[in-house]
Amino acid sequence: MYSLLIKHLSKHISLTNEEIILLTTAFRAKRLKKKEFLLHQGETSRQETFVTKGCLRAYYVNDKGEEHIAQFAVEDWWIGDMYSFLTDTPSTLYIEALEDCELLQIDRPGLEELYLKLPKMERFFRIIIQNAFIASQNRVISSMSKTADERYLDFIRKYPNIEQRIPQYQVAAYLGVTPEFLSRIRKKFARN
Amino acid sequence: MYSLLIKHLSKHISLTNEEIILLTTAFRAKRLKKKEFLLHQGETSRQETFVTKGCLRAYYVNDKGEEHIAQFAVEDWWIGDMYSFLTDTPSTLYIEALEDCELLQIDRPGLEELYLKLPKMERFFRIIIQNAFIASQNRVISSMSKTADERYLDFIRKYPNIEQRIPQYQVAAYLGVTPEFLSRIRKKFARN
DNA sequence: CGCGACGTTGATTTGCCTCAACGATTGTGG
DNA sequence: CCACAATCGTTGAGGCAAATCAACGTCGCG
Repeated sequence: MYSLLIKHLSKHISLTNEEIILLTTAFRAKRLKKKEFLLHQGETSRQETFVTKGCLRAYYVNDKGEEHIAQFAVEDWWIGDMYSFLTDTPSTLYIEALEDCELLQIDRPGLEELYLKLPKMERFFRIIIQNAFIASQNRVISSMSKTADERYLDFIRKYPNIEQRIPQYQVAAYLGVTPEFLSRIRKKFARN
Repeated sequence: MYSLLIKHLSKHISLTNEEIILLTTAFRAKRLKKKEFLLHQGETSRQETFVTKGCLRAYYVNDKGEEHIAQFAVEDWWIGDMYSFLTDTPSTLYIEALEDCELLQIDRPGLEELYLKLPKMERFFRIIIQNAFIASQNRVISSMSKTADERYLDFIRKYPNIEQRIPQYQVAAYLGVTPEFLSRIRKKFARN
């Protein structure tokens, strides 16, 4: 389980054997069955989570009861409510397993300790968050300036393998359209 | 000019006098007149920019010629195209001064040198980018799950002072609606 | 088998856009 | 300092993309 995390970290920073040992003690393994929750709206998020197996979604339920998906995560991705985690406030998100999952988690004290013992982890998380920020900004632009058709094509281009793993109405909730409308979009493209 | 930057940095990390001197040599001052550009679409962004005076916008022009505003920045904010800056690729954004501006800029070599000499800057930028990421994620959720009315109210609540400084059609471009439609929204709320 | 979850299809409605016209304000050159 | 243009906001009429509501088909599974 830890080898994927180490491989992931090594893409951005170099690690000695001692540092690898330090890391594996900082993260705790956790399993989650399909439909179980990692986090409920209203709870404070105590961990940041790295996915070694499976698939999850982070979603938001507004006051009309509509679900909107902030993020999917599969192997080699991070998931969590960073705002809740960092500010120690109740989360606005639910995080749910869409498949049986294997996860590695670190809590706030563990992370602060890691930053102290291994300052290069500051660099690592800066890079990870930079990438997340860039992706999020692209999504803002694309949700404003593109039609649902274009956003759907972007989605399957960007996550070619995810579409087979998750129900269509959740793709719709990610794209910000109704399931009915996504169905019509797919039908239109299927004719070509 | 530099005092605002130092004050800004000191909110997140502590600095000695020597470190302050190091910082002031790393950043270069720049002035920009209203309607001048900090960056054009297609150029590679060579600097990250801190605003000490004035107001700017970062916007994207899609293939239909529509402008969409990714970000406004006023005093005490950062602005730039982080993706272009970090990956050394042509920017998809324009950045334009909406008022006469005073700026402090750092380029890529300067930043890497700063990270080496002053590792706590890794921490600082991690925190800054974290906040930017959280704000961006909120915007994704809000652009999907809220009506234009609600997004407008969010905007004036979040940036109460900015609305007086920028033309209304640019607020519209930020919210993702037409100027005409924003005018109708405002009219509706003015009646109450 | 029968039930619930999921996807599809059709009819209707609505939020927002488009286009066009028209004041109000700002700015600028003669 | 005025005249004219440009910029910006407002209003109306009509149109379209996507939502809503309702019905129905299909599949997996207890």
